[in-house]
Amino acid sequence: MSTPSLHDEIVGRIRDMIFAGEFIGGQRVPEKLLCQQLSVSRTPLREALKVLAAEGLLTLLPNRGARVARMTADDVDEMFPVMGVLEGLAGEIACNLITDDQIDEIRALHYQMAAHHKRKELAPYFKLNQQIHGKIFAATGNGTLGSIYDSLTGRIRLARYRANFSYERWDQAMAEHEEILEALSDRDGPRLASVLKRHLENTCETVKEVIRAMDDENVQAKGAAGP
Amino acid sequence: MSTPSLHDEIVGRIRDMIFAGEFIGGQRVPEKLLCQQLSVSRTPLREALKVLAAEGLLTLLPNRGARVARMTADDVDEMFPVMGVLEGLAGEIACNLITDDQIDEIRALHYQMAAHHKRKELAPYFKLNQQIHGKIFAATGNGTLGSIYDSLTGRIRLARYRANFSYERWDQAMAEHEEILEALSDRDGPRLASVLKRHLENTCETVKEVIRAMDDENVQAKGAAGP
DNA sequence: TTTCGAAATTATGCATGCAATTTATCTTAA
DNA sequence: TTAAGATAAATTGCATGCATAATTTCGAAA
Repeated sequence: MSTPSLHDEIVGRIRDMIFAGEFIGGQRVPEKLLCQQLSVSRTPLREALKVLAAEGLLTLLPNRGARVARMTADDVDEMFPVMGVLEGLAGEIACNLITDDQIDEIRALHYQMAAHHKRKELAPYFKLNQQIHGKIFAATGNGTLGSIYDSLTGRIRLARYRANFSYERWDQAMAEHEEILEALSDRDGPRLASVLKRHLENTCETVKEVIRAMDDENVQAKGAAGP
Repeated sequence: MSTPSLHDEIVGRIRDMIFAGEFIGGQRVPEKLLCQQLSVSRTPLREALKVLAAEGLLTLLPNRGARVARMTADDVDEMFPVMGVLEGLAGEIACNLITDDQIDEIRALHYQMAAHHKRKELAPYFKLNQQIHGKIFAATGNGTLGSIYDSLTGRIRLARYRANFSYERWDQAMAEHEEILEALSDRDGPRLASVLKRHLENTCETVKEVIRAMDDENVQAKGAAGP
């Protein structure tokens, strides 16, 4: 059963490329180039682009190609309260349902992450961070909740990898993660929801700083080109 | 400015067809038929199908065509808490931001809806119901919140139009809407969140009943064909 | 040298065609 | 008559081609 269906695979590969920061900066992504890189024809590629646009990762301008979606600080401000209630919900459900084994798994990831934090290794830190949040959502057993959260996280991630990034915020985030693990171990739903929200606020502020930094760069690069 | 881009239009039209209950029952939807009905070629149509599948309205089986997504009672159970926190959030934000004019608009829709309820006119009732909830989300000024909610509502709506539907639940829903309007007029965020949640619970129960009824029908129709 | 405009190039949107898989039909045997 | 297999029809997936819109390049004038 199942031929893996080419366009689905393409969706995944392009998504990974976007997350890896391949074509950031809102620049145009020519179909032909992608076709060559992925060794596929334009038809399945274009289908994949449509899907990624529906996911909010790409912006499709009619007759003018695809660009990586441009996140603004306002977008983040919109996403923040939504992610807040989703994380709060996930935290509460997870505290009710999570097994000891699952907590142990998260604890293991947490200590790995702490090690990377200590060594200031940003990329693996982010990866583990994301895995931990993913495990919390997985523990809810609610796939709908998880996939909505993933979609929002994906859009946020567009900005995240561009560092320019204050170390004190990072330390704060790490401290919050300690508290997340505690609340989870104690299965203290309200406390988990509260610290997740605080943590998210920190994350969003960081992302907004990154966005502003990127915008400043762009303005500098382009000059003040009037209409 | 802008050619409206054919595939986008197709997405909209197919979405409307799905909501209108055109090809329900999980039956296969041949591309050729849709091409003829919409007078378009297969390429933009297939792009539209991919998008609708990403939205969760269609299920695409490789080499086996598209079907309207099949909602299960479990799916609704997953969606319920998510929609709950989203509505709660929307209610709180709306109470802080909504203008008197916006409340008046909702009040007008509400009375129209009440009239249709009295006359037991289901379809226009649903339409106004949906508009009211939409206005509440619009009042938040948070487009992200609104579109996530819309997407979930759209999936729920797949089941909704199949009536088989208890009148007492309907009366209850109408009573809840009275309270929604009151809480909104008083700008009482917590109360609004609470009644919205109760209302949603009612809605979801109704939907689940409909789903079960549909499943029973299908079982009857197909017979108990064991493997 | 700079700026405006037109031709040439390139990219996108859509239609069509072909191979592969699936579904329906027909044949044949129990 | 039913069941299983083989063949035919239809449908899906992908590649390619053509028309249209956008971008770049080139040239001319200020």
